[in-house]
Amino acid sequence: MSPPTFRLYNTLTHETEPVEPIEDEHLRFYSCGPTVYTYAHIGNFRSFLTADLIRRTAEAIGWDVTNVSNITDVGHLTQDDLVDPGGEDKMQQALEREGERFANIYDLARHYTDAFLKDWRALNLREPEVRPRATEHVTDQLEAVIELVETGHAYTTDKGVYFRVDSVEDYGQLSGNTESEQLRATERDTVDDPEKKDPRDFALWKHDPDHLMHWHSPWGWGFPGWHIECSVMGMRYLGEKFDLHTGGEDLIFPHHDCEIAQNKALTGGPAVNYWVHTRFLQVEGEKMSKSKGNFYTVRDLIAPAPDDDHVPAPIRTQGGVDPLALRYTLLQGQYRKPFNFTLDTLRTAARHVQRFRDASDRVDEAIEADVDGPDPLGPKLGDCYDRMLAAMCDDLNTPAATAAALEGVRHIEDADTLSGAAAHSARFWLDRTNDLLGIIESETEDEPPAKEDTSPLSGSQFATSVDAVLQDREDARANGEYARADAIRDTLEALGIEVMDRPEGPEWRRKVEL
RNA sequence: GGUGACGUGGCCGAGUGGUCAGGCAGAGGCCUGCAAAGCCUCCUACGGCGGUUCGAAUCCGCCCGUCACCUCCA
Repeated sequence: MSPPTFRLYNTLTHETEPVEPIEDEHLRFYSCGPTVYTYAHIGNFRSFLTADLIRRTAEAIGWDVTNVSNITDVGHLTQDDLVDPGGEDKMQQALEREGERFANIYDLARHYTDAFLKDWRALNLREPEVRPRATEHVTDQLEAVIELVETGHAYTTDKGVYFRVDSVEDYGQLSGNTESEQLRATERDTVDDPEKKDPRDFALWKHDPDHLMHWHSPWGWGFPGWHIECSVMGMRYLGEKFDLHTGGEDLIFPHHDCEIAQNKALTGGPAVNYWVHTRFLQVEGEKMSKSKGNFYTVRDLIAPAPDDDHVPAPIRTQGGVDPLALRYTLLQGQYRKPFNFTLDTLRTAARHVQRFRDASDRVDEAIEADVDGPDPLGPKLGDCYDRMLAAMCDDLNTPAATAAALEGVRHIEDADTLSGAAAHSARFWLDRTNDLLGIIESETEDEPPAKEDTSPLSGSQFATSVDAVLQDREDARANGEYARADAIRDTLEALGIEVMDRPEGPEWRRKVEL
C-alpha cells in the first residue's frame, strides 16, 4: 500500500497541512537546540523528541532526511535591551555559580554540551546530520550582520547593531505580535537603548569587550545577538530555502519571528515553509520549577547521583529509570497539546517498555526453535503497523501510535505458541515498531546509564547469588516450608528483587522503583 | 491589555456528525501453597449556556477555566 500522507500543524498558517518537501522525498529541517549552561530537563527533551519523531516518520515513509540541530554555546544576555557592559548572561551566571567546577566559560559549555549529547543518546534520539555550534560560526554571523548593515536592514548605535524590523514585510506574522504599538505598550521596565528606532528592533551584535566570550568586529569587541545564529547556521547547512523548522513554543516569539525577518532580509524571501512548535510540559499538574521541587533533568531520572547538588532531594534516592521508559512517557502526549508528566505515567511506561522487551526475547527464542506452523500474527501485526504509521503521519499522534503498538505486543503475548513463521513476522514488526517509535531497544553505542547498584557484587556474581537463594527457596517450597519460602521472597523484595513463580521455575528481575 | 493553544470518565490520554479507543487505578473472577505477573469481566465521560441538525464530544456563537508567549526559557 502507499504510505499515508505526512501532515503536521504549521504555526505559520494555523493549519495541519501535508508536508511537501522542496526536494521530492527529501525533508530538510532545522531544530533549535539548547543553550548549554546547565543540564537539560525533560521539557527540553520533549521538544527534541518532536524533531526525532519527525525524522523517524519521514524515514518510515521512505524519505531522506537532513536535520541540523544547533548547540547555543554563546552566552546571551538575559535582557535583550540590556546592552550595557554590566549585563550578565546565563552562562556567565552559571560560571559564577559553579566557578570551582570549571576552568572558564568554554570549559563549562563543553561540560554541559557533553552531558546534553549523552542524554540525547540515552533517550534514543537519532543524531542530526549536522550539529553546529554557535561559537564555531561567529565569522558567518558577522558576515551576515555586515551584509544586513550594508543593505540597510540594520543600523549601528554605540551599544551595538540592531535589525530594523520595518525593513521587511510582515514582521511578527508567526506569533501574531504584529503591532508595534502593542509591543511598545507592554515593554518591560528594562534599560533601553535610546538609540533604538523601534521597540521591536532587536540586537544583531552587542558591543561589550568585557563579555566572557567576545570576538572582534567592525564595531569593536563584542558578541553576536541570539537570533542571528540560527538564521546563519540554517542557511549554511540547509540552503537559503528549506522545509521545516522546529522548536519549543516559547521560541515562536521573538526568536522565530526574528529569524524569519533576518532570512527575508538576507535572501529576499522566507526560508522555511513549515514551523513546528512543541508545547511545554507540566509536572504533576504544575509548571515545572526548581522551587516546587518538580524539576526533572533527564539524568535525575535515569541515573541518580546522590552527591550531586543538581538532583532535587525528593528523587535523589530514586531514579534508575530506564531511559526508554522516559521516552515512552513523553510519547503519551501529543507534542502540540499540554502534557502532564507524572511519576505514575513514568511507572506505567516502564512496565509497557518491559512488555515489548519480554515479547522480543520470546520471539528470539521462537526463531531459534523454528517450529513448523502457521503464521496468524503476520496480518494482525501488519495492520497494527499501518495504524501506527498513519497515527504518526497525522501530526505525530503518538498516543494513538503507542496504543496501536501496545495492541500489537498483546497479539504476540496472546499467542500460545509461536511458529518459526509467526516469530519472523513478529520480529519484523518489532523492528519496524522500534524504528518508528524507538521504545524497545536503544540504537546507540553508549552504555546504558548505570543503574544504581548498591551491591558490592558485579552483575554476574549478583545473579549467581540470587539464583542460589532462590534454589534454597525452591527447596523450602518443595518441603512445604511456606513460611520460610515467603520470608526469603520478602527479603529479596526488600533488596529490590521481584520473584515470579512460573510453571517452569522461579524467575526474578530487578523491580522498577520510582 | 495583546497574541496563540487547550479543556473527554478517579487519573493519563485517542476520537472532528450516527457503531469499542487504549492505558493506569479500582471491583470481581481464572491461575497460584500464598503471592507476583498474565488473562477474562465490570466501571462509560465529553467545562457551561445557546444555536445548526433527524442526530453533536465532534460544526457555529457566547461564557467560564487552564497554559504559554509579549525581548533570549524547549
